[in-house]
Amino acid sequence: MRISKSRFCPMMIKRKRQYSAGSSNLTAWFNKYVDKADVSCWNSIIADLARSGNSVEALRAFWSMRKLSLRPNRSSFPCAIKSCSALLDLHSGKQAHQQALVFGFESDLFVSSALIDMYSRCGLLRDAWTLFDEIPHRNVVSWTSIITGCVQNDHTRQALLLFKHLLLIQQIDYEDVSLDPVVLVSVLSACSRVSSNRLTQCVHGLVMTRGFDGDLGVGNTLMGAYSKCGQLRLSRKVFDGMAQRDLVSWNSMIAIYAQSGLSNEALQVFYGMVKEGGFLYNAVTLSAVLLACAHAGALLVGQCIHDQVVKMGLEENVIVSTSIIDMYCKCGRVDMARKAFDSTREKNVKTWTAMVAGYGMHGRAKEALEVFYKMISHGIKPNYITFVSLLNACSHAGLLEEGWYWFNTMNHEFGVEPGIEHYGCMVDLLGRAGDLNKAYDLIKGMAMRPDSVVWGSFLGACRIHKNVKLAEISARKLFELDPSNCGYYILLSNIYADAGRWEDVERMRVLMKNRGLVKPPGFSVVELKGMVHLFLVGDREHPQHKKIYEYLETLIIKLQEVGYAPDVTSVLHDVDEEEKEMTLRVHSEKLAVAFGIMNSVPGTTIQIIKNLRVCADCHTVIKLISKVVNRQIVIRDSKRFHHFRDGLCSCGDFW
DNA sequence: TTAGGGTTAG
Repeated sequence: MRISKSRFCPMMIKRKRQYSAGSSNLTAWFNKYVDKADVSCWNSIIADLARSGNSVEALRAFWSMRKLSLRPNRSSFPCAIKSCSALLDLHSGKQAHQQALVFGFESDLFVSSALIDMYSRCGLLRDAWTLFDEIPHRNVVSWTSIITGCVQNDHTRQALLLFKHLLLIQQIDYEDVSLDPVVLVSVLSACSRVSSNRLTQCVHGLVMTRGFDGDLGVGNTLMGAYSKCGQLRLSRKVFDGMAQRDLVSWNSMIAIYAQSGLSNEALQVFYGMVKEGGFLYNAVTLSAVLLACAHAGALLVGQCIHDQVVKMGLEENVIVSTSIIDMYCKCGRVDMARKAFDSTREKNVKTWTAMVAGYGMHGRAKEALEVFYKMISHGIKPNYITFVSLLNACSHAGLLEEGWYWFNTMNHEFGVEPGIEHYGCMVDLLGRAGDLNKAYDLIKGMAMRPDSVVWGSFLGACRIHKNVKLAEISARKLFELDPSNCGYYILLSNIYADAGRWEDVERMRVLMKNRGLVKPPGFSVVELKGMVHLFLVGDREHPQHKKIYEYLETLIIKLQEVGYAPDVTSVLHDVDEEEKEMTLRVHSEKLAVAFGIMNSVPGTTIQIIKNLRVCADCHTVIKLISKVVNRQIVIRDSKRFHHFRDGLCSCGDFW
């Protein structure tokens, strides 16, 4: 096929629409006719690659064009520079800056704004300032760029000052509505970070008077600003009220829900996006959806998304592949996560950390350490979270020596100073290993004020090792730090009960009642044939409940034949009056397990997600069930995974 | 053409 030069660009635009999802085909097509392309064609492909998030390719195209000795014009630069800032590639950014100087476009308003943006995103706010100062006639875009630059670099005050200055030089006050809404919104995001309520309201009022119909960016920014303030409903309101939405609008809404743990809402928005059509989701959408699947433990949906990722050729995207690894780990399939991990060519700190954390939450600390060593040997520098994950892995498996070693080494060998989370892991590790005094000394020697997580792990350790004195110390701190969390009251009450101090048990019950605290009901979720079944403690709502209880009865009899005796400690010690009926009632995970076995093919794995931690009795029962019915049972509790198989649990009864 | 969307822990 021969294409004349004049027809080339319209053809390309048509192609663009077809390949909006992934641009590898587009570049292949472009490459075929590359010798016919003029500067505007190149600009067009650079802009398209940059817009579709393929910054690496966009930059490559820019430099290819330069190699061909085509003379770039003023529109060649902004997209190339934008790609540098998307990649945080300062080196290329400086090269592009140099090129812009060579061709005399450095004071072009679009080019200089892009450069300001690039420098401030790369953390060089000073260079951004120099550029800004040198612009002879600044427009609203220049101002916006520097203000957002300040916001991104956490110079919020400066951003607000600039905004006020801008208002002054425009000789308008807060009531004037002629100011560009983009500036208003960028300041709104700045305000949302410092929670400067008055100004937030003021700007919000202006945006509202001005209206943002037809201005997608303003609506999208507002959604983000509201979610940062924790105002999810307002984000949704903006989203619902938008006259038109683009890919970013949908992605923002999905991401906001997914990050807030509202997985169902995130998935609903995603389904809406697919259904309403016209929107081809991209890598950003899928990584947000994968996060929702990870939170919800929705393995089946997660697998479908994984298939989509493969179909769209997005496996090489680091963020997407990291999300896939995380999703498989949190949905109970570490080995599948490992498979995805091994087949990922590009890995960053987060990818490695996700795998370390994944092994950790499944109690496979040795493999977590192995991945960690491999990471170091690949020259990847572990970060703060890597060490939280590593220490967490050690604490789940009771690897005291390794944990202690890395806790002491992380600072001088990798320059990561132990933070409160690392202390939390160590207190957990030492405490559970029985060295309560050493754990207490560690807390007392902390550089920062211990938080409820630290005291909470210590209290948990006191329960295991039945130390009433230290338990009281930590409980006192916890009642100050987190008075509305009833878990701590129950824990302390159980410790008193273990020691036979029934008066104190009663005192705890009264205390909880006076403070109006109610224990949240435990529930378990099991996914079968694409349907999600939820069970509450002593559930009688499920249509099959009669059959489930009958089946559970027969199971328990079988278990008693192999030596099971109910562990009533977790029943007797519960402070809640109603909980005393627990002998008659049944914990949700037992119901879910029974239901799962009844309704699935023999030999298949049963997977359950629980909101609280598994109690000792359920742990014993499920271990035995796994042996009696010859099934693998996987439970994700609020902290970690338990893999029950052949009468044993992966946690080695250490949890 | 400025602004706005995604990954790792607890």
